[in-house]
This record gives sequence, structure tokens and C-alpha cells, in this order.
Amino acid sequence: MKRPTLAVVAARAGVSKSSVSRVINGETTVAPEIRDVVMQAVRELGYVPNAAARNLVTRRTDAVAVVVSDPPKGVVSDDPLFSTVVRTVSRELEAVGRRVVLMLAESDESRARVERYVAGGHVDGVMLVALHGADPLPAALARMGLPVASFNRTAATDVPYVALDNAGGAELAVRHLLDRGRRRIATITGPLDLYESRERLEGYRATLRDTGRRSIVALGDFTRMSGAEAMRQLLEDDPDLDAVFAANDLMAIGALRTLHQAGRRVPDDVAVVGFDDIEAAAYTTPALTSVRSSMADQATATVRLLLALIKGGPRKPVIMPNDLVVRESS
Amino acid sequence: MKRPTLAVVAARAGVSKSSVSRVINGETTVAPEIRDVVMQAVRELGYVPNAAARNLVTRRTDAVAVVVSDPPKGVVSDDPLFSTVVRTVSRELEAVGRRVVLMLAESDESRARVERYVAGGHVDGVMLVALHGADPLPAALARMGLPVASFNRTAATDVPYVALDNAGGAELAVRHLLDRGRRRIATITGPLDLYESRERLEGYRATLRDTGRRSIVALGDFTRMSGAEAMRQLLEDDPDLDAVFAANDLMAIGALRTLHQAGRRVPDDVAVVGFDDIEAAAYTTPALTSVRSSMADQATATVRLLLALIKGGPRKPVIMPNDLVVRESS
DNA sequence: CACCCCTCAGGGAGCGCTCCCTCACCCTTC
DNA sequence: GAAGGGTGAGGGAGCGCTCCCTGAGGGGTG
Repeated sequence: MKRPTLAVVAARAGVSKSSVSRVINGETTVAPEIRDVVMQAVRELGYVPNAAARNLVTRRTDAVAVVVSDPPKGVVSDDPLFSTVVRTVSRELEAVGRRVVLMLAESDESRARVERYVAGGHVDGVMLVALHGADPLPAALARMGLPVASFNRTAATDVPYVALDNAGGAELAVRHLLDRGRRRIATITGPLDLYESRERLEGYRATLRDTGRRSIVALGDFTRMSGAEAMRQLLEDDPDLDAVFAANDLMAIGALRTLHQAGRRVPDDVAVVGFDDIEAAAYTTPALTSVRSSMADQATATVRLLLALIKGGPRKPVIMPNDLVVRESS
Repeated sequence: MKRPTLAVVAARAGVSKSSVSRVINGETTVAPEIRDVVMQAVRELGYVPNAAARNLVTRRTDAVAVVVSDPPKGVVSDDPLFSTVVRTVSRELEAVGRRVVLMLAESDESRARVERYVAGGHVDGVMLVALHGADPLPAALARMGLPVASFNRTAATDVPYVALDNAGGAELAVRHLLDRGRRRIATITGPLDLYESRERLEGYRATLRDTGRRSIVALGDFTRMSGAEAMRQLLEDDPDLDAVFAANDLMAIGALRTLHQAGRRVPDDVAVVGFDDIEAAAYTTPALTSVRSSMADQATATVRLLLALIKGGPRKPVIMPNDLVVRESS
């Protein structure tokens, strides 16, 4: 079952290859009757251009690599970030007619594979989701000269990114807890090699400092399990705490479980606020108050940034605002 | 910044293009010293083969399309299925050196795009996740003669698939509830155009029938919200029910919320069992009993099936077993 | 020693497409 | 009516690679 080529279509239509090519590529300098006869032949033969041949000569690929760089322990099998981001990005890119090549970079080996692939010129640009601060990949990709846009801020300062107002979001959360009359407000941080985590922590610290209160900090890594563990730690260290700000919802969910197991009532004994406002936040018991940051919007913004870069636009970061969604947990 | 070609490498190494090609492709009929000098040149020049040129002549693409066909309402932004499946599949395919082209089919337009793309011979095979029973895509793809493997059973009978023992899983859940002394056991179904849903419902019905009990059924669509809604319905229709089997965990989570809001204690008043054992199931309040079905294993099996098909293997379905994970909710 | 076979390197056609260049033709203008 | 310009079709080179074919050379055999 051999697919027809340009030449076959041309023969069928009784015109030259060049004309068929022009019609296929929507050039305007084609007489209507030629256009029609070519389209007719295309339809009859079910002709589809061979992309390999095309981009061999044009050097364009119309493809974008979406690279999710996440250490192996990030085996959060149902991490909502992955789902939301990949899905949104895919939708957005397909809408502008670009192919999405998904690549996971979970190890040195797969990172090398990504570099090789990108260096191979198989894509017009790279959208990067690098969830680990010490990740060498952003810098490596930036060095290749290909357009790269990152979903989050990375250590590679020359990679344009989209970011949230993390400190502002944390402040929103903490002020809300203070307004509710909470006095001993702890936090569970994300992995501190990530800007997101550091900024959220800094926002928390600064807000408490401004009101003359001390910080109570436990380290997490953005997973449910780490949230549960950190909450246990906090209860042990400071049994009198009356509120927790978790740097993401997944950890807040883990914290809720620990609090439940420890017999603390939420929000009566301990108020909980998360960050991200994922879908699941509305379905916890009690429903979770959270800083809304629309990962989908952030993902869309990143795609727009990348497309702009590919067109030769300026390499400047984008900052997204966020707000607070108050539910039962606080 | 032009990338070096085979010819350049050949010139540098002082050998023919053919020899370089042989080395690059790991053919064994090459003298070691030639191999070495070629590898040296490749390294020095940073040569990466041009995939377009290569697959123009070989007709292989080393790429696989992963098509997620999901109606627009499936905008479950953090659906764990998507995340788990896409991630696992990607990992598995990259391990065997294949590129993953991710495509969403959410509308007629995008479905047409997928068909056109696949027809264009850009991929060696298609892994399909078609979450809608009436989806015309599986049949359309099957018609193209390209290897297609589906993550779930579809209406297109000629598409090889991987499936769970859905009826068996449902029976496991219902028997467990009966063993716990529950007598009025309701179910929340998935969308009934899906085999999964129908089989789980049938397993539930058959088990109750065997023990002389009647079915209490509410319809859901696999989303949290539909689970919450269905649970409301059930409480209204049959206030005395003492157990619910939800056809997936997301709906079980929704049901938990409704039960909480309605003041029913779980499991004291109403026991709840879900299906899938997603990560979140362990973090609900109370933690959710669920039929474990490892979507990851199912995804892996589908990839294996697809790779086998590409190699010319037999087109036969694979059935996966499942078991029950008992937690606090039952 | 002659012959044959086998191994392995090089030459070159050709994959399907784009795009530059040429050229035919028609319309305009003097 | 001849010349010039503009429009649009066709010819063909060439993108970078693979793979078939040719042929050189070495070793084994009778």
C-alpha cells in the first residue's frame, strides 16, 4: 500500500510537480482551474505530503518538544501538574498546527537523549517543565540556540519563563490565616531547590515577620506523602500550632490526613491552606482553602511565549497573578 | 550554525559516506580502525543524523503516536488516568528508542487532524486511549492498516486492546461489602457507552443477584463532580443504603464529599469502595477502599502490545487481573 | 600456483519534496 | 505593429541519508 507522491498527483492532474506543490502550500499565484484540478487529484488519490521529504528541504519541522524533566522520585503517579500542563500545552500547540513530541527527562540517560534529539534539529522549539532546581537541562538546552520557554523559573537565567507571583500568593494565604485569628502558623515547603518553593517560603516568612510572629517550617517535596510526613513533624515540634500553609495542595492533602489521624479537627483546631487550587482541593474533607494559580493559564502563557520566541520575539519572563479561594479548611 | 552532514564526517574521517553510515547504524561489517576514526570525527563535529533524511529513505519513523481521545467535557484538569498513562507510556517507549507524538482528539476537527497525521505515515504505530464509547476514531485508525493498540476496549472490534477484569473487580468490591455485613449496596456507574463501565456495572449486578439482593444504580461519568451528584441522588432515592460501590475512585471521592456534607459517617453509616486505587485514594478522609487495577501496568502492557504488533505479532487482547485494597472507608 | 570465495570499502542512485530559474504567453504601451 | 513588462507554469537541482552494487584484496583450497 504505497502512498501517492507529488509526482503522481501531478501526472493525474496533468500539471507539473511545481504547480501541485504550490497548490498544496496555498500559494496564491496559481490559476483557479489548476487549483481545482489539483485538489481533485489530491482527493481522488488521498494524497498526504510526506513530512520527512518536506522538512528535509525546508528545515522547518512544525514540531515542538515538550520536555518534562522530573527526577525519578517524582513518580507521583497522578500528579495533577503533569496532566494539566501537558494537556493544555498539547491543545494549544495543536490549535496552531504544531506537532507535540513529548519527552520525559528522568535520568542522565534520558536527559542525554533529549539533548541529542533537540540538537538533531527535529523540533522548532522546546517547552520545558523542569521540576528540579539543580537540573542541568535548562542550561544545556539554552546553549543550543533553539527557542526554549520554561513553564517555571529555572536556574538557567537565560531561559525565558512564565512564573507565578509566589511570594504574593503566600502572603495572601498567611494574611488570610491571620485574619481568621490564627496565631501559630506553620508552613510546609516544597523542595527548596525550586524557586517556587523558596519564593512561597519567603512570602510566608516575610508576612509573619511583618506582624512580629515567628516562622515554623517543615520541609516537603510537593508530594502528598511528604506533606503527611511534614505535618507529623510539625505536630511533634509544636503541638500548639493552629494553622498550616502548605506550599502546594498535594502536600495540604497529605497534611489533612495526618491531622485526621492525629484527631485534630480542621479547621476548628488547625486551619489548612494549600497552593495551586487543583481540582481535588474542592473534594477533600473538609474542602481545602487554596491559592489559585491556574496551571492551565500558566501553561497557555508558556506556549504563547514559546511561539513568540520561535517567531523571533523578545526573551522576557511573564508573571501571572493569583488569588485566594476560601473553603472549609480555614 | 549549520549542522554537519554525513559527507562532512566522511571527509573528516577520510572514509566514504557509506562507511560512516554503517558505523552510525551499528553495522558489524566495519573494520575496528574505521569505526574508531569515524566515531572520533562524529564526536569532534558533534554530528547528529538528520532524521528527516533518514526516514525519507528508510520509511521507518521510530515514532509512535499516543492519541488521547476524550470528549471536551473530559476537561478533568487533573485526571490521574491521563497523567499515569501518558507518563508510563512515554517512559516505556523512550526506553526502546521511540519518539512519542502526543495528540489530543477532543473534537471532530482534531480527530480529523489525527487521522490525517497517521495516514501521512509519520508514525510506525498508534497507541490509543479512547475514553468515549461512540468514538469513531478507533475504527478509523484500524482501517488504515497501521498497528494500533488500545489502552481500553473500544467499539472497534478489530483494534487489539488491553483490558481489566472489570466484572471480576466489581465482584471483589461487592463481596467485600457483603462480607462486612452491608445489605443495601448501591453503585455509581461510569459512562455507559464505555465497556469498562458496563462491565463493572454487570459485575456488581451479577454479584448482588447471586445473593438475592436488588441493585441500586446511579449514573456518573467518571468525574468527581458526577460522583458527588450521583451520591446525592442515591441518598434521596434510598436513604437507607449502607454501602456504595463507585466505578472509579474519582467518583468515590465525589461521593465522600456528598456523604460528609449530608452528615453521614463513613464507614459507620455508609461504606464506600472505589475502583482504580489511584494515589489519591490513600489520602481521602477516611482513606478509600479500592479495587487496584494499576493503570501503569495496563499502560505498559498496551505499549508492549503495540510494539509486538509493529513487529508483526498477533492481534490478540490482553486481560489484566486486579485485587482489592481495603482501607478505612469500608 | 591458479582459482574461487568471502569480506568489507566506495560509488552513486534515488527517497519526495521545495524553490530557484527559465520561459511562454498575454497584455500594455508607444 | 513591435517592444517591454508582468504573470504564472514547468524543469530540475539538491536537501541528507540509505542501500544496492561493484570491485579490491586476502585467504583458503585443490
